Parts: sequence; structure tokens; C-alpha cells
Amino acid sequence: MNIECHNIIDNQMSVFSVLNQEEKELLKKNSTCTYYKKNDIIYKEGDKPNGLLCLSKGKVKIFKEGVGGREQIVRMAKPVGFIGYRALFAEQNYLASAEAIEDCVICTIEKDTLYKLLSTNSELSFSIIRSLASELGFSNNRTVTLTQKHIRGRLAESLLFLKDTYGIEEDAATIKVYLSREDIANLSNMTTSNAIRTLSTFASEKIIALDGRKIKILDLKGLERISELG
Amino acid sequence: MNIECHNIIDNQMSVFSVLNQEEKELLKKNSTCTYYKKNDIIYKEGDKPNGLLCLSKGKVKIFKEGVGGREQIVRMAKPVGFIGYRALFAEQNYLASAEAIEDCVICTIEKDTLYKLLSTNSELSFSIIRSLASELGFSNNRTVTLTQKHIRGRLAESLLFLKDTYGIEEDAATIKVYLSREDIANLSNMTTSNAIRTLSTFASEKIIALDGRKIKILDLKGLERISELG
DNA sequence: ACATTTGTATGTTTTTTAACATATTTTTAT
DNA sequence: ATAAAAATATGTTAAAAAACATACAAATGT
Repeated sequence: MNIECHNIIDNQMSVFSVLNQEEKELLKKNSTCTYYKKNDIIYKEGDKPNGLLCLSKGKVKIFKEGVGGREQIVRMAKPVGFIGYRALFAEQNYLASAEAIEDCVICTIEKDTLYKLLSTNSELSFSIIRSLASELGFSNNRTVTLTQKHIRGRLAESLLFLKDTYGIEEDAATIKVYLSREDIANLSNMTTSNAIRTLSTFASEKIIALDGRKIKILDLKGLERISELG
Repeated sequence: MNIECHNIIDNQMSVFSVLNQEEKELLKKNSTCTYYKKNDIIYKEGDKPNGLLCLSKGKVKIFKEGVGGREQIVRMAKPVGFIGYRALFAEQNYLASAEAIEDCVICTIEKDTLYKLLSTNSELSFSIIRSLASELGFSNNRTVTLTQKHIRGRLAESLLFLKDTYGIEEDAATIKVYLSREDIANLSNMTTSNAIRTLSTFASEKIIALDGRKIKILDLKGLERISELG
């Protein structure tokens, strides 16, 4: 069944908290649940969106293919968050692809139902407007930092971003996400070699500690300083 | 008087075309007109937005200060288009600054009035959602091209962007905007020196022709090829 | 009209980063 | 269990772009 969907819709933290019981029921009736394995493609650049995807469990990377197929990660999604909403609302095909970096549960909210709710519930529209505007600010910010900061600054910023997005484990240091060096590179606009090299340098400077894909932040202040200086 | 504001609100092309006569009247009563000279700052990073700004006449650059004060132009506005709406809708202070690159007329729509209309008119909300989603797509695209394309590709893309945004003059070649080399550099993520140098190279290759700040596109296909190759 | 500032142009040097090469380790598939 | 593939690591070289230097032209203010 689609209990996962129900959980999301009833979640106090979700944008759906502004809906009344009747509206929530309508939403639940028109939602379906899909399961994805790690490394599964959820949608591809060029696909047509057919609903609002809500990530209930797992982690997802959103990326674009650039010059010569080089990948740039533009966003990382976590539960409970939406994916694929930009293309849906812009009434365009997807301009980016989404891939599960962990096993995922995704709840698809049927497009027409969503639009019906949007037309009657202005609070919901406000929430969407606010989210889009926030993400646009984030995107503009990234444009500047990815183009202007040097490698160390970009990597430091990415590590801080991952920490802020996914949080840290009980040891109060290990970032709660396990990415390949290649993914870290694609997030930070650098080659895999340079991601590996710069991570090693950070480790040798005792700013972070590496254990396979686990990254422990040892010197948060130091990392913030490197990120700010660029 | 604020006739300029009235013109915008009545404009068939504006998002306000979905409003009825009564709503338009309300809007007109709560709008004010401001005049800016070339190089005037319209708002600065950190300022608090107090309404929706609509550019009625003139051209505006929206830019962010990056590492070491280095400027990155994130958007160019033309009439009839909004500026400063991202921060307004995100309920944040401005994350970018806006500067008139020509004499401008700007119509300010009072915040509370706008929100009142948004709460009663879902069509207007849809329009805003659609615009924000489109611009987010544009911003993500720029992130990738500005980071991945080489200097020639970035400059070519910027010239095409300026052509698409502001159009061309009667000669069917001259881009209808006059920017300093520094602005072109700040749009294309390169130093002023490199913008000047690369423009010269394009001119020597007969892809463009330069006459002061006038830029004529001689070989559109060639420029597109350079932009695509990166 | 002249000095001052600002913008444009171009050559040279240095820094940064990508590209390449190769080795080792880890993971995956059979 | 073992071969193959993928990921990680690190050194070297090449290319790209920034930084710097300098000259000249155009715009601006007095």
C-alpha cells in the first residue's frame, strides 16, 4: 500500500500541513508509492514530469550533464522533500536527472490533483512560491561560489553543504551521507583526481578525517574559514 | 503621476492580464513610480524588499558580489519585467544588487496589496510559480555553463544571451544593449582583460564586429557553434 | 582646455586546474 | 574463490585562465 504517502501528507513539517482533512484525503487517494534501489535513475533530463515526487525515504542527487557529458550535481534531496517540481511547475520537460544514492521510497502526487488543490488553497501556493524563491537564491549563490572559489574553497563549501543537508552522526563529526569521490567532485565542480587529492590534503591538515567514504569533520571552524576565503 | 504603472498593469503581456478590472484598480492605487538614472543603484544586497518592482523602461543588471568583491551578473532585466521578486517571495533580504544600466522607470507594487491579490487570485499565483520555476531552470543551466565552458564558449553564450534578451537593431546584427567590457566580463565569469581579448579574437575571426560598445553579430551560426562546443 | 579618471587594448608571467599516466585497493559479478 | 571492473590514490605534464604590467584612448569634471 501507499502508507509512506500517507505519512508524508500527514507530516506536520511538510507543506501539506496547510491542507484540511478533506484535502488531505483527496491527495492520499491520488498518490502512488514507488521503490528505487541505490543507483536507480528516477528520471532523466528530457523526460516529461507527470506528478510531484516526494522523497519519503533515502537520498537523491539531482544533476545535469554538461560539456562533454561532465556531470554537475545541482541539488541533493533528503526526506521529506520534493524532487522534480521545478520542471512540473515550469511546464517543461526535466532539465536535470535524478538518481537514488541510497534505496529510496518516493511518493508521486498526481498532477491534476495537485493543481486542483493549488487553485483552491492559496496557502499551498504561497508555500510553493516561497520554496521556489528560496531555491533560486541558493542556485544563484552556487553559481557564484562554484565559479569564483578555488578548489579548496569549493570542496570545503561542499562538505559544509553536505553536513547541513544530511546532518552528522552520533559522534558529532561524521557527515551522514556516503558519496563516491566522483560524486563529491561533481558536486564541487572539479575532477575526481582533484577531489581525492584535496580531501587527502584536508586530512593531512587534520581538518577532516577519512575512513573509506566516511568523512569526519575535525575542524569545523577551519573548514568554514577555507570556504569563506574561497 | 504614475501613468507608467498603469500601463504595466494594463499591459496584455504582463502577468496581471489575469486580473479583473476591480483588481487592477486596487493595484494601480497601491503602486508608485520611481525614476533612476544610468548607474543608479536600485537596491543592494542585504536590503529589505518592500514591494514588487516592475521595470517599465530601461535596462537593469542584477549582480552578486563574490570572492574578493568580484561581481557576477546573475540576470539582466528588460521592460516589462519584474525585479527583486525572488527576495520578496522568499521573505528574505536581497541576495543580489540591482543597478540601472540605462535611465529607468520602475513601478513599485506595494507588498500587502500583492499578497491580497495572490490570496484571492490563483491564476496570478500560478503565473508567479511558473516564472520562478523557469528562472530556476535558467539559473541551474548557467551554473553548469559558467563552470564548464571555456572562455570562448562562455563569451559566445553571453553574446547570444544578450541578443535573445534585448534583441537586435534594424541592421539585423547589432545587439540592442551597450555594456562595458567589465560588465560583459562579469556576465561571463572572466576577467575584463580576457573579455576584451576574446572579443578582439572573435572580431578578427569575423564572427562579430566591434564599434565602441556596439557589438554586431556577423556569424550567428559560428557563435552558436562556439557556445555549444564550450 | 586641460588634468584626471575611467575604460580599452595587448603582451608577459604565474597560478591554477585539467589531463594524463600508473599503481593499488576495493567492490562486484560469475 | 577468483577474475574483472570500479574506485581510490598520487605523481607528472599540459593547458587554461588569472594576475600583472603597461600603453593608449575616451570620457568627465573643473
